[in-house]
Amino acid sequence: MKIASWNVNSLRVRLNQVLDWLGNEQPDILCLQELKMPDAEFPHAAFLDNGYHSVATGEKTYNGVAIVSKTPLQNVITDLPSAEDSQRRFIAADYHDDNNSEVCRIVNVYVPNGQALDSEKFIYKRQWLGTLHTAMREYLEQNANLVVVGDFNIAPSDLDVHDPQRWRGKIHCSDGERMILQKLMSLGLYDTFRQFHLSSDKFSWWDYRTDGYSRNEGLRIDLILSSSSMLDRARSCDIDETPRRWPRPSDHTPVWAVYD
DNA sequence: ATGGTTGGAGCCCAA
Repeated sequence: MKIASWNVNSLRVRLNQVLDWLGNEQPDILCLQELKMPDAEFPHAAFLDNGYHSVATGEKTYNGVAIVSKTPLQNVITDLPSAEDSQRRFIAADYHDDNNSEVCRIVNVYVPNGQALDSEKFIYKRQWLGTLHTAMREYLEQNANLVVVGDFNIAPSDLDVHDPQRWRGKIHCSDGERMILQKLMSLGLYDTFRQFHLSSDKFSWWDYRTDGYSRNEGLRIDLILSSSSMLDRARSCDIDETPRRWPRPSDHTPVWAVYD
């Protein structure tokens, strides 16, 4: 099973890139963030034409998450449990293989950016991650086979930052955010990329504004977290920079993991 | 260098 995650920064703009990437890479599951479109506009038919089922929760202009999958997804949840949140940032579903055997539960998140440590949006980011923590503790009790993917808007360590000095204490890299992520992972969710690349400094996001990609000035903020039982079955995990070099790219590039 | 670009909205906001 191959699962991938990609913040596309507008699915309307990036749909053909997504379909091309699906055709090339053939993941079983692709989780998307920042759709920036209401549900009525989600291109379910285009995905079906390319061999993929899809579930989505979106809104106009901002946010929005979806899971596309070669087999139909089951038990779809589009709200973070016990949260009152109009922002579309959470979608979860059960993945079954071709034999309709249940494989695992997939959670796809678009964690709030947070803007700056002294902003209202940072308070929202902390609260949102607190709610996610509670929900994932419950999910792990219900199903040991859990994969949580998405744009976390947190670089787990300095190894995930092109210039740690420049980013010290800044949004995405602060000690507070890293502690919250560490606490989430201490439930038993492991950074799958890091398991296979102990010291490589690859990134998943590069700022448009500074043309960061041309100098590889990036952050690794798009993560695939595997529960213990899923980590046992993980065989590889990597970041595919190819779409970041395509014309008119998203500022993020896909990350993927393969499981037995 | 405290900038810059991109996407979506609609005469700015979010990232």
